[in-house]
Amino acid sequence: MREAAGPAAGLVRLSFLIQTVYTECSRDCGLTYAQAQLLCSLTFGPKGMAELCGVLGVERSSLTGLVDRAEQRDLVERRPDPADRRAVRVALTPSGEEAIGAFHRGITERLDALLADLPAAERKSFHLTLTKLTADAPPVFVD
Amino acid sequence: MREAAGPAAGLVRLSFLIQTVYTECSRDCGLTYAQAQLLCSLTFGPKGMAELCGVLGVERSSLTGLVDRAEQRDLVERRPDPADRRAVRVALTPSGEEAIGAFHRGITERLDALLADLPAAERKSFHLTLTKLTADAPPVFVD
DNA sequence: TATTGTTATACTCTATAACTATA
DNA sequence: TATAGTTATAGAGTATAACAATA
Repeated sequence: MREAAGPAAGLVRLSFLIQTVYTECSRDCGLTYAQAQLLCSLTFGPKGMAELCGVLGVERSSLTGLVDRAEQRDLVERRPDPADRRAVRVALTPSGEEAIGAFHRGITERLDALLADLPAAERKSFHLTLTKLTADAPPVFVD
Repeated sequence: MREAAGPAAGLVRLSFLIQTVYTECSRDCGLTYAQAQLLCSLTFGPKGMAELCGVLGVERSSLTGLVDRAEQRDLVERRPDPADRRAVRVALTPSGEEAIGAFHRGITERLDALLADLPAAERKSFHLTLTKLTADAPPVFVD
């Protein structure tokens, strides 16, 4: 227990801050947190269930339910995989693209605002470090 | 859609990275994510339910269940508030202190390791920016 | 045999609304 | 009346284990 928070505590607290913004932006767009993640992962094209499990870090059975509910809300659709009759391709519907577009714009705006108070040089070096640290992270969010 | 991720995307991806580490460390200590948050919030002493709601960002009814389950696992206990017969004080049990201590050590170690690859100067300035950005964040994690 | 995905089941977490008890 | 907390209910998210269909 020190006066100032250490680097690890800073990371955790920043993370909670981002999660809060993420959750709020999701709700503003009529999405749950998990749905926003799912839709983000599909921004660049359809993916198979197994691949999505890896990106999102959930079990297959969990993903089945997640995709079920997103499909009921017309956010995504399951398509057959022409190359493998066992597999399905999960794709954004037009509604889903619209929702995730609005979400992406909203959260980008709010997070940019969070950084706006920093001096330009500090913001730049912070961004540089962020890029290094997240080099290997799954592409759950890209712009 | 650019070649490199912008600052907002960097923040989101870092956040997912931290959340993953947080969740894994929780499980290693026999805690759920929400339980680890709850116990962290009690590190510096007992708190009332209403105060905890503010820190954790959940509704009272949600907190009732969260505390119920943590109490069943002997992680926390409800104590009467001598100053207000309506209120309860939620406090860590010895088990809870032990669990959150182990969690705290584990996650600090893993996050410090994440930063260990950075040059010392960069690590220091990154930490400085983190501190600025999280100045107003609720004290869900401190060291 | 291995992989893809689903089903069955159980538990955690969350919110809204209605409620009790005390201030 | 307002505040502290609980109960009832419903839905989302998650995991484990067992399963079906295809590779």
